[in-house]
Amino acid sequence: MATPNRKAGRRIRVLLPLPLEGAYDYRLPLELAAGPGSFVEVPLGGRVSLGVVWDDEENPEPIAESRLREVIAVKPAPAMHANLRRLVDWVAAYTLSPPGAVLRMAMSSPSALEEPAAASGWRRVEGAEARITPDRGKALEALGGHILPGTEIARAAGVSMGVVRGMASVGLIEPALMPRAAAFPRPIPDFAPPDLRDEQQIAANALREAVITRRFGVTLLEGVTGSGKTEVYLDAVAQCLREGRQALVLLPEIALSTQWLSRFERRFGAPPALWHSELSSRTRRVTWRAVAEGDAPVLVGARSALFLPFPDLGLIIVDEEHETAFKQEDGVIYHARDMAVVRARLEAATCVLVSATPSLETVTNAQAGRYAHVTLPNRHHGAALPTVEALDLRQYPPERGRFLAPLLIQAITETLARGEQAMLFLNRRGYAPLTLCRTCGHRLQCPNCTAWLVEHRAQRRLQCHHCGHTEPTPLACVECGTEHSLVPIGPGVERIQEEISELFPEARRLVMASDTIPGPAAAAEAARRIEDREVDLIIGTQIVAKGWHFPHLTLVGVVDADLGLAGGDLRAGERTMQLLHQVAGRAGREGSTPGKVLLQTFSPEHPVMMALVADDMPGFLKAEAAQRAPGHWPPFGRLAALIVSSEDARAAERAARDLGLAAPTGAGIQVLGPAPAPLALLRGRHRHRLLLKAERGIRVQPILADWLARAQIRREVRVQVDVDPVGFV
DNA sequence: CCGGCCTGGGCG
DNA sequence: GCCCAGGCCGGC
Repeated sequence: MATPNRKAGRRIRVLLPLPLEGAYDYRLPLELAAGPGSFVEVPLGGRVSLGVVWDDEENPEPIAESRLREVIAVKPAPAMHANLRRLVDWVAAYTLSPPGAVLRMAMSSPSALEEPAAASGWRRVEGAEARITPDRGKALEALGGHILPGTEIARAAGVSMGVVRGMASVGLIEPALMPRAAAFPRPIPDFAPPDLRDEQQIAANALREAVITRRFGVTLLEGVTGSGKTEVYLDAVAQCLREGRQALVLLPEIALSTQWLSRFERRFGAPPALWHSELSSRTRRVTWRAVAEGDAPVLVGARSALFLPFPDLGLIIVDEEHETAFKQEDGVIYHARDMAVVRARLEAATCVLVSATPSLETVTNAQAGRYAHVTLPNRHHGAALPTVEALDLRQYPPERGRFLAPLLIQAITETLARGEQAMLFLNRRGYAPLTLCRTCGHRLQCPNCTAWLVEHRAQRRLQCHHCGHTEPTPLACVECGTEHSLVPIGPGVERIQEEISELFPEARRLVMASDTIPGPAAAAEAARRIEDREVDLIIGTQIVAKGWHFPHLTLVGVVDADLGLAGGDLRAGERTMQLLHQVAGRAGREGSTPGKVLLQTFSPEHPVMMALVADDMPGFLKAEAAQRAPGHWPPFGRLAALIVSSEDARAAERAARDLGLAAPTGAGIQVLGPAPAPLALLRGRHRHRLLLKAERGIRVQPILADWLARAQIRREVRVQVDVDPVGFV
């Protein structure tokens, strides 16, 4: 029905935040001004969608002129920079995700695109002629020469809103827009810089130099636990602020980082902007906008912060770079550490990867000279690194039905007697990881997953830690009906807490697990209680391994150091090493008393235990590298996993088999599988895995794209592509 | 015979 | 992501 003369305007490409193959063509009417990066509203089917004007590349299959629809509006928001558009394209190509799915991560706050409403207030009209009652006089005095909201005037003058409204109607005051307050105060680079030790100063200078160049570069900042890495990289943040550029700090668990945040505020006199999934929609909107307008000089966030619209990003810090929390496991599957390096390159920014236990990937890059490498080999305040001992459970077993060996109990007794704190680490929530029937041998399993149900005794429930299924703990066996026959097998932190309460009834205990420390407030309170010595014994899961600083903690007991080594995961040893090293690093952080770490293990001769005891991480990584290199395992080759899943077991199996038959062949590549995934059933979906292994230098993306195109996959079957998988889940 | 739900394709 | 068309089952 459209008349031909209305069809004026040029053709543009718009990327929509939807899992579509590419950008769509639209016509930009003459009366609208938009260029690459502009946020626009466009019609899509019967709806209106928000999108971003993408770059003027040739559309491989241009759409007929007659099918073009018109851009409805251009949003009054800062355009998405070319750097961020290139990041979206890059991540999409690398992860084999639709670019629109990646764009969605960069548009996580669509409401931020509206023109921020300037708050309105009232201003005095000079020389207005109207009767000034006593109330009106008070109100005018309160207002003075300012612009204030009506409610504020009434409150300050102690009069009713009726008085204010009356003044407006007689022309004593007039509406005015208030200047928009800066959402985030500027951190001050020289607010309270700490005295850096010599080795810290040398490291800080290296990072400063890197920031000043305003060129892309990656530095590995490696320092033992308690060496003051944070102070060093905050110095780089300060330099970035002096340069007038923005800084981004990625933390693996932002909800547990209250100690970090207060440290930042003490150092810079202002808090950083925050970005994580639990932000309210309002805070999200304000933060997104402030980042886009350059009003958030420093932002601290979870991995999703990588896709925020920084106009001039000068520095990206990835703290605890070895953490697997940086790997996004659903939707667009990406590793935030690796994408941080990519973004830094696109922004001509410095990237700093920070860890006491860097990943073999990063160490290899540093050794090859691709990354600069600065180290902090010593602890603060002359504190010594803790001594680590393996406690051989075959030789010194716990009492029957107990989990703590007498030597560990003795060490706790001595620590408490000295008035110091002790920590027990067990990376397992709940009371017992397995419940079985003594009579018939039945094991209580999750109906949706290949996993045992974990008893949570405090709630009297069984829980699946993979899908969230929970049910009341049954009194009788669900299989044979025998009562009082179900027995807990193995310990979780709750059970260790119970054992501790029997052994040390006087000791004040605190259990730290994701279910007892649900958020930042709880984390802050737990940290305060420990720092203020309201707690003698901490029993915790991996959340105690994070960067806490507990000055009075001198003993760490690892209840089951072998946990995590089982299974065929390529990185099981490396990850266990990193986790246990981090936990061990909580001990003896204050100069006066050296820390002690006891590892309960059945295999003290395992390379992980040997390396921890000898404090020989370089040796361990060297041995790992020697094992992985010949078979071209990462980082000496590439992996990509295909996870085939379906609610229908046979459909999943058939699709996996078909993919196996269509597997690519060629020099330097190898396909392993299909095989049932380690979690063969997860959230009700049956899963199979295939693994593509390629020698270094072979690009896996074209191989994967070709492979998937050749295999016919029905929609009920989902195939997830995971380039550079980190866990064999 | 109609209407429900499910599935898969298209949306520019 | 969501809408809609088209196919198969249930209801009186």
